[in-house]
Amino acid sequence: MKIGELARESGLAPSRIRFYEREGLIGSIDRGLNGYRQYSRGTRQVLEIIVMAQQAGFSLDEIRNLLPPHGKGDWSRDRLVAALKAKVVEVAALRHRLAETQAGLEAVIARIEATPPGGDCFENAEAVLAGLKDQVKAD
Amino acid sequence: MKIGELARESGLAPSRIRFYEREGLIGSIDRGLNGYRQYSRGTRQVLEIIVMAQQAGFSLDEIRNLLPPHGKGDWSRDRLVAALKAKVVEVAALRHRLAETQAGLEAVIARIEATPPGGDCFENAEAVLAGLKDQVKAD
DNA sequence: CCTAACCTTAAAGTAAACTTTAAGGTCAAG
DNA sequence: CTTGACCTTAAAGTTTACTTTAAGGTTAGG
Repeated sequence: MKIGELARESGLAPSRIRFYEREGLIGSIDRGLNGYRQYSRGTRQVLEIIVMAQQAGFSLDEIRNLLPPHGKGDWSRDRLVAALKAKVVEVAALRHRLAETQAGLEAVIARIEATPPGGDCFENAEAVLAGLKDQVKAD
Repeated sequence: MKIGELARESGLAPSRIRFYEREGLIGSIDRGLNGYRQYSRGTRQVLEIIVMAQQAGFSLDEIRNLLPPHGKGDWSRDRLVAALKAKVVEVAALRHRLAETQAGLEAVIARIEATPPGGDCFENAEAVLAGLKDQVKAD
């Protein structure tokens, strides 16, 4: 499979795949006699892992350290699990913050909508600020 | 309050505060006769809002649009409420996605931990992929 | 009065994660 | 045997969100 096909299948631009290779996220692969890269099906799975991990908030640097050394499949289960668990904690914290953000926004909306239509802008501003401030404190 | 004091209180570098001003996230403020910026207490609150929104995953561009036009107090109640409501929808969507990310990560962890310690690396890889794939579909 | 710690600006630098460009080699079809 | 769609490389460009630098003005303390 050449890079164009892998790109179509994975949905990543060829430049991005070459970039990941330069960055050491995927191993240097076989080349045809013409110098073209020849990928195995496994590479597509590695790309999927990379994209997933990114969506979960891992940087390429983190992913590089998570992925097994290209030499051989020593995926060090414990390190992988530990990293994943740490990420769950991060995601949970972010979710908690977002819940507060949403509650704060909704409180602010309720407050604005409760003020009489003729209310002055400055008062609205104060209300917004107060609401957002509460939210910040809850953080 | 000069920029250094605001920086200490908000925990942001002065350069960052000036940067936000250049970028239109905080309005151009009063200057002393010497040209020094003079901040009011409200600015600190705005900075807190910005940091909070960033932590919630908003880009500076999004934050700029969420924040009121600092030109003058014509934050037209209706437009403000509409913007806030739109933001609530966005936050809710983001929360939903994060919940799925977390569930996906936890599923992957469970799967890895369920495999026998002597399990072969390729099987682990497969399990990881299966878990991550489920996550993608749920996304 | 001098020094250190402030403040000002514009412009350049940084890091991450890519993409685009330039210049060229390869290959299947007509 | 040429055209167009591929592939190759190195290097430069892009975006976001800042920080750092350079060159200088201001102010409080001893």
